[in-house]
Amino acid sequence: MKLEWKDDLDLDMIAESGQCFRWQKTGQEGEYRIPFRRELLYIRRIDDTHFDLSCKERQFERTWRSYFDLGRCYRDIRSMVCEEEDPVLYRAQQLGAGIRVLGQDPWEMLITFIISQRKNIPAIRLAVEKLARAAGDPLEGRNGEIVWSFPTAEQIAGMSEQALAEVKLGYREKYVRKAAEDAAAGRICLEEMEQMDLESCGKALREIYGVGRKVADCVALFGLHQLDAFPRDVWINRGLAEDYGGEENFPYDRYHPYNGIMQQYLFEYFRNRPRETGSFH
DNA sequence: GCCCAGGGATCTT
DNA sequence: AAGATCCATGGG
Repeated sequence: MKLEWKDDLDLDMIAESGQCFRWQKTGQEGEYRIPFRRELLYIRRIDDTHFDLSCKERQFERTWRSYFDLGRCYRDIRSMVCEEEDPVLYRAQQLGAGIRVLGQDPWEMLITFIISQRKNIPAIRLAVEKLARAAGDPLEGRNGEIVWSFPTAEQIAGMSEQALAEVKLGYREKYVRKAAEDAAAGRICLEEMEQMDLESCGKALREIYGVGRKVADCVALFGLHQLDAFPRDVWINRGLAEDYGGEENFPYDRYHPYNGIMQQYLFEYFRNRPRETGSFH
């Protein structure tokens, strides 16, 4: 189907934004292949105001409209930032215009961000892909290509010790194993967390073994669509220290309830700007 | 609150 | 080739 869309939606920026790790470029101009639950979408921009999607209208309405958070105007949210008041974020949102916070699967986000600790983005991609191949189901894409679905809690819990060890998750393996067992047994219920406010679901998430403040905020933001969650990773902490004199000085109240969207602009900005190498003083 | 191990891939030198 | 770092956390 053809989608007319005039608000922010830059596929390359989203793919690089560190919220999704399984988008793949297909080789066709600007096109991405996106696995979500048991579906696959091929999407590319046609022109300034149009996109081509491999799904039918009905499937778009049922699944992909919310996946891309198309019920919200990101230009309006960006316009909350005042150039004089907050020049750093103002610049960040200018450069990051096109980013959206996706509505991804909570379980996939939980496991992905448990895996993400002390890894860089290419390494996270590799580990998630290995896990999907080891325990997911094959989905048939275009031209008969196979993409592996993200494994369910039951599928991960059912993996042999050897099979899980081959994914080479290191010390995170025990976290992933326990989360899968607890979710399969109903001791972790992400569906319940979808009904909670940020404080409650943040607390519930941090009770999961291997989930601290950072991972909880990522799952809340990217998996439970809590747009006020503000994950602090090394890039954000470094940037807030340099430009705001510390993370405590960021004007969170000013951007409530969209601090998580602002975090995405800052993450992109801090991560892509040139770094001091320390090789000369 | 502070400190450090834990594993492997990637980035830097 | 080797060392540092990586979207952190749990436990001491």
